[in-house]
Amino acid sequence: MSAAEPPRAARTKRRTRIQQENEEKILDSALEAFSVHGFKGATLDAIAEGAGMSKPNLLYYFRRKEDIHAALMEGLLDEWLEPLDALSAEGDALAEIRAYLRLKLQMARDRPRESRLFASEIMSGAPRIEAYLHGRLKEMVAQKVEVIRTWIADGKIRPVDPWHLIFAIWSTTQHYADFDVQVRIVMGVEGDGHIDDAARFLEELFLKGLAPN
Amino acid sequence: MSAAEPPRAARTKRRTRIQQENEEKILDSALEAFSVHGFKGATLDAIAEGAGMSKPNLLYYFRRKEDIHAALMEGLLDEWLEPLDALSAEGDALAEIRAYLRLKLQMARDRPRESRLFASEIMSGAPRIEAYLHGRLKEMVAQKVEVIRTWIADGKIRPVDPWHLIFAIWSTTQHYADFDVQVRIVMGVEGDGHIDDAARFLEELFLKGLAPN
DNA sequence: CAGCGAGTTAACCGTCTGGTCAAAGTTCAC
DNA sequence: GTGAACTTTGACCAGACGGTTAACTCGCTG
Repeated sequence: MSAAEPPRAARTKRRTRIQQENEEKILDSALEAFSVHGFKGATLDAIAEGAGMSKPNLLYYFRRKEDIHAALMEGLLDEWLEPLDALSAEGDALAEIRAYLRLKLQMARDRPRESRLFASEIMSGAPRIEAYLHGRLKEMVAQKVEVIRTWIADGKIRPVDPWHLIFAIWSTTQHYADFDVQVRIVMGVEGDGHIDDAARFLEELFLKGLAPN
Repeated sequence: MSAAEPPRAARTKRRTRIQQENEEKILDSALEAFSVHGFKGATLDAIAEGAGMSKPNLLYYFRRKEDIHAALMEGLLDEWLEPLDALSAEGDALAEIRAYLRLKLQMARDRPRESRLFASEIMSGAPRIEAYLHGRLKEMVAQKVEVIRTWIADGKIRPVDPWHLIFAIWSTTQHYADFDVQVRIVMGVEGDGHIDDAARFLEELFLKGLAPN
């Protein structure tokens, strides 16, 4: 008979060992491809080759290019927002911000491809994650804006625009993932040591910049 | 006879009115395409359509896809670095930084496509502008790092890592171009007004963050 | 160790893609 | 107003692209 219906169809539970392994290989290869060339620029052939399998075999696990991208995003988005979620109104404002900076910087160092995947999607107009941006992301940011407003009201930090504070943290930290090539070339560095310097700089900038008079 | 040799060949001088107009249309359309889909993801068909001409006609002005991208980059790179070039050791440190922030933010607002084109190129590993990064860019940044060191030595600003100060300015300002979609969705805004708020926030963050004790 | 479903593949399809070519149309200086 | 240079186009090409099909092989369970 013909091949069984593709695994991703109904069940969310991984059914076999092989399936789990292959989906992992595919997603890893796709992450590489999408993060470098974007959705349009990445090809199934390249993803299949990177995953060490034939294109029809890849398409046995994910019926369409879009499905691979969606699976990648699904696995990434919530995880990407986790550090922000940790920002708590109860904690010490400056300490919370310092912790957030550190977490985001760690992620930029350890998972630059994920950061670039996200950036690439946003830069192309976010056609595939619009709903997420309008939903969970917007919601959570709005919530954290309130947290920051509380801190301001309590005199814990200088009265600044909370939205732009969040953007500033995002941009400065993600820069070390998204613009890694440029940072390395301009600084002439190779390892990861410059990230620690970045952490020190950013902590000082934000803590001094936000500390109340 | 057959078509004359393509115009871009030897002469740099624009020869005809039509040529100038068409090259402009092509570069504008290509800027749109490349900045959204990246080099690989953008297609000549789409660029030609955006420029209002047939693909062979487009290829009469630029023989290869690469040439269009190169022309775009050539026109962009130096201009993109101009604001940094303006940073002068003679000026007042904090005022110079404020002016730089404003300029970069203006560029993010007025020319977001250029910013995304550059970002997209970097994120894909900068294969087409590596030489520039290793050359003029690295050189100029090194020079400005020295300027910042002078300011620090003179006690004009707090002793911070100059490299990361530059990156922080780049990232925070370019964020409003590259992540425009996300910023708008999250904030729920439509016009350009939020950029002024960003300017106020960033000026305060950097000026308070860098001011000596 | 048989058999069934999971996994894999060669061959293929229509479309898109970057690019070529020769011929036709247009512009402009003389 | 004419001719040479400039511009535009339709037809075309080879290879890449996303995706399908049918038949094959493998791996696991009874």
